[in-house]
Formats: sequence, C-alpha cells, structure tokens
Amino acid sequence: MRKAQVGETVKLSGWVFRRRDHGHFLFIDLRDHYGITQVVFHQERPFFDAATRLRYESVITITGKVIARDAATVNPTMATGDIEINVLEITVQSMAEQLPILVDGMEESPEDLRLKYRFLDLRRDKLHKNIILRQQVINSLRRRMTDGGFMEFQTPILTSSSPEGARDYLVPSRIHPGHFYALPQAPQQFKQLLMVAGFDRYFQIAPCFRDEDARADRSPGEFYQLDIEMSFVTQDDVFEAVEKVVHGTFVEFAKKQVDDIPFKRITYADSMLKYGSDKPDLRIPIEIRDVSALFAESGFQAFKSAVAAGSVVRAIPVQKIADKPRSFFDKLVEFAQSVGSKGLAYLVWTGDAAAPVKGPLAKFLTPEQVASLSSQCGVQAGDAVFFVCDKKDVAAKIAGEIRKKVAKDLDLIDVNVFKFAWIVDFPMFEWDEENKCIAFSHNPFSMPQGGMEALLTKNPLEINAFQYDIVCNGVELSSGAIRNHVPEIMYKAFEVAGYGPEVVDRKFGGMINAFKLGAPPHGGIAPGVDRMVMLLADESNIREVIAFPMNQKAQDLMMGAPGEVTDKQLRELHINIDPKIVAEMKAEAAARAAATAG
RNA sequence: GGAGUGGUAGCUCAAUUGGUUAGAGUACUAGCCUGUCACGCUAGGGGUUGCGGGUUCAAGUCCCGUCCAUUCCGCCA
Repeated sequence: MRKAQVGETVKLSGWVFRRRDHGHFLFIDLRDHYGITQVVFHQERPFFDAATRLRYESVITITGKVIARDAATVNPTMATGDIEINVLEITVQSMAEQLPILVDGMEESPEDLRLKYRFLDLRRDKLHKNIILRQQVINSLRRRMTDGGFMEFQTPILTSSSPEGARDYLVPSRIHPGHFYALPQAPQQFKQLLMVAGFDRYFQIAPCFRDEDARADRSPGEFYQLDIEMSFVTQDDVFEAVEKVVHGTFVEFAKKQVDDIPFKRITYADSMLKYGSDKPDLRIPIEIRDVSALFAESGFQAFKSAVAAGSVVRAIPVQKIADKPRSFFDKLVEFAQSVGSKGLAYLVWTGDAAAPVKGPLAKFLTPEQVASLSSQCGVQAGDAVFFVCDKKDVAAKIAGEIRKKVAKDLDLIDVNVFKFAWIVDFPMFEWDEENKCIAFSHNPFSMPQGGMEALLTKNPLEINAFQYDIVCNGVELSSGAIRNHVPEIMYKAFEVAGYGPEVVDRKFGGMINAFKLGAPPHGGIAPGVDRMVMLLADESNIREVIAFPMNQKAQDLMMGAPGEVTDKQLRELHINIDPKIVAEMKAEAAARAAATAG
C-alpha cells in the first residue's frame, strides 16, 4: 500500500496491531505479513461503536479509500506513513480474547508461554523476520548447491538404529513385534550409499533426530543440516566447494563483515593449545601459550612437581588489565575453580624496573624467567598473564574457558565480524578413561591419515583422521570427513577400537557390503542450517530461528508432545508399559497439575 | 544426573531491616476526547506472592522440602 494508490478503493485484511481511539474517530494500525497500514474509522459509520471494541490481535477485513495524509500527519517512521485508509466497510473475521503474551512487545515474555502460544509469538516482528530469514537462507543454500552441480535427494525418515553416536529416537514396529525403527541422527549411511550408487554430488536439507539434552545452540529433538557428499574428492576439494556456498550465503545475508575465502585452517592440536577448544572463537584477541618447560625449572614447587608428573602449564596473556581492582582477579580465580581448576595463578607486569612483576607467583621466578615469559607471551607493562596447571586436556579446557570469560568481561569480542576457520587433523582415536580402552574419537567411517599403513605401524592415539569441522565465532557449524571406503581398512580401524569384523558386518552390514562391490573414494560435510541462521539473525538462542521448537525438556508445549496414547495403540505395537512406571507417571502428572493450578 | 539464576495481577516489574489493606506500567471493562501513530484523560474489575511445611506476635521477605523455567556441566559418532 503506497502513495501511488491514492484514490483507489482497496480491500485489506489483517490483525489489529495498535488502536488509537479519539472518540469521534478511531485509528487502527492493521498488520499483515507484509507490513502495517493505518486505517481510519469515522463516527458517522454504523460500525463505529463495534470497531472501538475490537481487541488487540482480532482479525478484520476492511474496504476503504486510500487517502494521502496531510503533510502534518505523515508518519515518516512507517513505510506506509504517507497514506491511510478511510474505512467504508468492515468484516470482523475473528475477535481475539485477552492475550497471554504481547505481540507489540519490546517486553520479553517467559519462554514457556511463548512456546505454548508459539503462533502468537511468531506474529512478533523479530520472530516473524527470523523465520523469513530462515526460509531465504535455505533457498539460497539450495540454489547455490544446485548451481554447483549438486543433486538434492530424499532419504528415509524411518530407518535402523545405529550403534554409534547419540541416543536414537525409536519407533516401534507393528508388523515385527519387539523390533524398532530409528529416526536418522543424520542421513550418513544413505548419502555414502548414494555415492556408491554412482551419484557423485549429493545434497539435502536434511532433518536429523537426536535424543540428547538441549543447549542454547542445540534444540532437542530435531534439527536441520545442509548435508553434502562428493565422490572422487580430496579434503581440499570439499573445502573449496563448501566454502563457496557458506561464504556466499553469509555475504548475502550477513550484516557483519565476513572472512574472505579460503578460510583459515587450524589443526586440532593447535586449536586446543592456542584457544583451549576445538571450536575457537577467533574474534577473541588472546592466544594461550604453553610454558610448561619454564615452570619445570622454576622455584614454584606446585607447578614444578606437577609438570614433572606429566601436567602442563598454560599461560593466558591479557593486555592492559593491570589497573583492574583486586576483586577482578579474585572473581576470575573463583570462575577458574567453578570450571574445574585447582586454582588460578597470575602475574601482573608493573613496568617497575626493580620489581617488574607482582602477584602470587612473582617471588618464585628469576628475572630471566620473567623476561622469558614477557617475550613468550608478548606482554609488557600494564598486562597480566594467568596460569593454569593440570593434565594436558584439562588445562587446555580450563584455559579456554578463562580466555572466553576474560574476553566477555572485558568486552574484547568484535561483534561486527564473522570469523571462520576449518579445524583439521582431528585424532582418529582417543583414550576412553571410563572403559580403559581405545575408542573412536569422532566418526568411525572417517579415513585415517596414512591409511592401512598408519593403522598397522603407528600408535593409534597419534593417528589423525581426514576429519574436519567448520567453526564460526565459536560455534561449531558442521563436521565432516573423507570417508573410509576400503573394507580392509574399515575392519582394521574397528579392530583397533576393539571390535571384531563380525561387529562391523552386523552393525554396518549394508554399508560394508556396498564397499565390497565397487565404492568410489568420497567425503562430505553437513553444516547446521539452524546454527547458520542463528548467526545470521544475530540470535544467541537457536529456538529464536525455529518456528516450532521444543523446550529444554524436549516437550512441545503447544501440541502437548510427547503425550500418552491409547491402550489399543500400545497393544497393536506390542508394547506393555510397566505398571510401576504408569504409577510414577500419574503421580508426576498430578504434581504438575497442582503446580500449574497454583 | 549435577551446579547457578529466577518464579509476586493476563503480561513486564516494584515492595527498605521481617511490620498498615502487596503497588506501578501495560492489557481488560466502562466513560471522555476531531489527527493520533507506544495517542491522551477519568474510573473500575483483577492476587492461594509456584506448591507444601517450619521459625515468629507478625513472612512476598528468613529456613527446609518440592515443582516449573532457563543457562552451564555430563551427553551430543
């Protein structure tokens, strides 16, 4: 609706967004998917009284004349602010009751209410725009993939449970008592089988189902991946293809500066050392250092003996914080302890020639050691360095947490950029402390670097995989790999992880058989669509870019899922629910009803 | 499963050290207002302070338990 239409008689439908009742006339801001238009009711119309009683969010259809507003009454903040509509006829399509949440909200409502009345929440401008953005991003991804020569496929939603990975969502079979389908955690095996079938460029906007607990960037139940697989490619080929799509999409929609391609590549080992994480936030201008060697020689007994026993010391240099009050440092020590550190030592560079550093550690270090720290950490007067000492992986993690915490508290994060990186060379295996054995650290289908020879000759814990992640602003966007398509290497890799060939045949029979009948080398990746949209919409919570998300406890409060089913349905599925469980469920339901009633 | 934070009117919040009848904005209802645009003005209705127990002359406030929400850890090949 614009100035060009002045004089026309138009019909407009929408929701009553705002109301301004002046007695002799009434303004209503009518909102639809496309925007807001001011409509005017005059007292002499027969429907005037009824119009004044329209509650917010009622749905009406009006017919009226488009009128140019006087210069004095133009509203420059509205796209339609030049005009208004003089209402001649009105139909009330739907009168709204009092609203549980406000649609015209600067105010945030409690999330459980927003989820229960999601259709109202989705009327709010911000969420409405997020969902539109989501659709545009998906469209753009799809177009870029198709233009890049990829074919879109559908793969089954009802499939078999896979032994590795997250918990499955199971669906009982009616025809086969005691047997279950599983919803796919990802179309992993199907896309690999499509490569074996000779389709060499696969993609799918694929729903993935994992029964795991939620996080701010992890919606429980289902999420979507831009699932990609390619045949006859190297890791670099995959990077090139994916970078083009991800970079192009981010440049198209981002309001921030996007890293140029090719994206930076960081080895897993380097990332753990410098950033204390395998999904580093590269916006933070702090790099962690290893100073174990220096403390092995120092007079600080606690660190010295720990290093002798195999621990490491990690240094976190922070610039220009010498003037922070003592409480700042105390709070950081407290934070370190809350994330599992035994303590947090630190040194502050004073700029005083006689006593260049102060802090709990100062008296244990020689001037030479202090000088060495200065150069290793790149610090000068006014800066400080924090020290964490623990076993390698623990120290890395704690140092990483402190790096993030300091950056947040000191406001060191540039919020106007998207910093991308590939994390490469993930270890193929890791030591499983709980079960005291060697286990796959990521995907068992990844090709070990060095192939069969590496598996036969190297320490398994030193073998890397052709396994990679793409990370943006500290968010893991996706993970992928060049796959292991050689049956002998597959059997060997599983053997290293403690599984005999019969396990491979039983659990992955479909795929291993396929690999015995002519399989191309192949690899792929699967960037998380929800997370990309979350970053592009500048939201810190993934539920803000999902139309109908579940809550943290994996419930759909609007639809009432999960819910009970009838005894007949259970009988058909050969499911017997333990009476004890039923009693517990009923008690819980009663408690919940009591709580809700109150 | 564990830790932190929170729960007061439909919604957003306030209520001093434990002390009068738990207040305000908004929404809702009624009335007034000829140009507003988050219109304005007047009045009214609306509360098991999440639930249960305890301490006290007195509890929204303190203590214990419990439920709910959220964030984080565990988990997420």
